[in-house]
Amino acid sequence: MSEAMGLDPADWVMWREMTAMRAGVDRALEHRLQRDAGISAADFDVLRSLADAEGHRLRAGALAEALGWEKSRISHQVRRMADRGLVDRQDCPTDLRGTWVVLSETGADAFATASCGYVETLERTLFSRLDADDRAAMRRVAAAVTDGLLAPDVQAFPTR
Amino acid sequence: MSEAMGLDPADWVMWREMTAMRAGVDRALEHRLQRDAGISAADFDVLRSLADAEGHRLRAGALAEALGWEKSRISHQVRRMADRGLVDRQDCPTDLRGTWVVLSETGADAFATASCGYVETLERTLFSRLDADDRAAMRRVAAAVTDGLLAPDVQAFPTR
DNA sequence: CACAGATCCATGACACGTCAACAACACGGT
DNA sequence: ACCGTGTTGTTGACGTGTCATGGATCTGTG
Repeated sequence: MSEAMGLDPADWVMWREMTAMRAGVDRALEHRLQRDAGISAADFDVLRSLADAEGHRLRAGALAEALGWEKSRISHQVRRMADRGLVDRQDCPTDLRGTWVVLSETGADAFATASCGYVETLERTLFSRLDADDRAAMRRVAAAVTDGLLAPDVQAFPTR
Repeated sequence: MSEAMGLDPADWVMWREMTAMRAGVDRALEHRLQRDAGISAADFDVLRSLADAEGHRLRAGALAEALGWEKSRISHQVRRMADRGLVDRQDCPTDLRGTWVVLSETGADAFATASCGYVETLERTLFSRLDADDRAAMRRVAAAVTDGLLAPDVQAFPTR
């Protein structure tokens, strides 16, 4: 596989290293959040979005867009978080289809508790390992790739 | 959140961009594999490991180590793949606890079908966006971070 | 006003990953 | 041979993500 299919072996190694990096950092964050505040990374992302939002509340659709998630994922996630008291759900008065997702006091506490360890873990596993040049390069790479993702999956051939 | 907790805003942006990059590339790969060969990224990783292995077979533990997965994950994954005929399971004669995971003909076919689109998607979404400097920087970053991951979660303070 | 299509979200079924517990086996020393 | 310990892999429970589907509501057009 490495040398087959016209892919530069060095690129292949790079891809595996990228995968390992992301897996490691994600795992560290997950464990830390779980231990500090008993929440998952997905929980934390939702709490952060709500904490950043005006009035600590977002429409479900806006939340989905902010996180780049599917709407059904938001729905499941918010239901589970509401069951645990991390968020509240309120019907939207102006659009009866809509739902407001509101940060609860419990959720705000959990977020405050978790944030510190989250940043610390990120600092320890990621940033502390990178100098200014590394960071600049990393941002260049990430920006270039995400830009390209807007052009969707053309030229794909269905084999079955 | 962005400016709070002593994290450089630029670092924060970098982290979000990294997350978006990985999510986008992963998503593109998943969809492509599903469409081309009806398999998931996890399936593909297993098939690739087996295809690379001597005799197209690996012990479950070796597979777990090669992929950096938990043993139970391997067990579940292999069971599902065996149900679909992508791999075969054989008892190990020399160590009766052990299990050989063997690439089946169906699995080899699926891997061959999938590989091309996989590499092509990776090329399109990732490598085509990066010049030689970017790739070198990316490898430097990934290596530095994964190195740091070996030192486990010290200095963590339980907040609850 | 009536209706067709779009939008917003919820739900159920299914695949997946993690954790804790467990069973079977290997291997060392005595 | 025996016993304790570590290894190998499986299983079940649980939380999670995706997909397909459906119900409710809004909006624009005739």
